[in-house]
Amino acid sequence: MKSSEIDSKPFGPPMIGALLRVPWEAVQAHMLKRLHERGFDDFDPAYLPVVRYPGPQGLRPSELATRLRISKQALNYLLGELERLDYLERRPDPDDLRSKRIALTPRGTAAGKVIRKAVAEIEADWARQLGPERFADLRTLLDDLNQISRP
Amino acid sequence: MKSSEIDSKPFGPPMIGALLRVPWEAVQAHMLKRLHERGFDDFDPAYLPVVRYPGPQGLRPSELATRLRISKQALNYLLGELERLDYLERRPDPDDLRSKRIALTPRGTAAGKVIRKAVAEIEADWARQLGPERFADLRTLLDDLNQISRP
DNA sequence: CTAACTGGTAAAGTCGCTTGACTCTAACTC
DNA sequence: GAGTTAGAGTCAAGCGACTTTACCAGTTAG
Repeated sequence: MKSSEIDSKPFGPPMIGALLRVPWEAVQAHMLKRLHERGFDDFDPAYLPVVRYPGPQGLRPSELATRLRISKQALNYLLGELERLDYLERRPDPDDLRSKRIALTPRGTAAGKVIRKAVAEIEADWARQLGPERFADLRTLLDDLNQISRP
Repeated sequence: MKSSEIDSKPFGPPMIGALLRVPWEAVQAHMLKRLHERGFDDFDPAYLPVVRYPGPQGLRPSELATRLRISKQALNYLLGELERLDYLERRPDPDDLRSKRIALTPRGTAAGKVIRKAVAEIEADWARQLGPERFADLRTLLDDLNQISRP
């Protein structure tokens, strides 16, 4: 479901949704590009939500499934893939024998670093092109917007 | 408990990607909510890209598929659903007997209006909560960001 | 005229997810 | 305690949304 150019303005200003989506997709694309360049070429776009802020470290699968708003079976499928590719492990929780805890492997931690670095690169680029103070404004505005539109 | 390493945060403060994504998802959620309230409860999230600005009116399926960056078969599947649900029709193109043209039905046009209204509502709400001039700043900044991160 | 190309579709297979049923464990009753 | 209820995780079947492959009808180029 990727589109990029369709929301231009045939009449009226571009809608706010498109203005948010395009840069967001640019961030994602850059993260994936860097991952693939740095030896994580088996990292599928579908895994990004699992690894995204604040990361799955220490969480139980059910908690993460709830946070991501997907079924626990769907998450379990993704976790199986990520475990198979050595990004993380599911370890038994010593405090609750029903539960497991997600633990990043060294490879998963390394991938996380690449992702954060990629984001930092994007932010630096935007800050350079907008100017540092306008970029700071943008972040503040987006922060407020996140408070407003909290689900 | 022995969860001292669990509490360690592998990720820093929210990254710009998340700040863009959350409000964008809020826009989409509001569009779908309004659609479902207004009698378009058979409207699936997957159809949104097809109907998005400036809409598919008059386009050939291949053109639209190219714009949406999906295969023409995938689009054709979506068009089949949308035609079945009376949102649009595929009419033969008189100028090219191989081709078809997408035409919105009255129901499809009505759904488009609901979507545009929903976006206007969200924008009004954000403008109210941020203040009109800060919202204008936000739009300007996002506009620039879209120029920068154009693929 | 033929050959290459383009637009659209159908058929079959794939993948990621959902639904539903199950097991195991924990916690809450009586 | 025993019995019940609830939660975590997993397996299996199935389905929806694709992709891949193949194809025909119509168009353009040589």
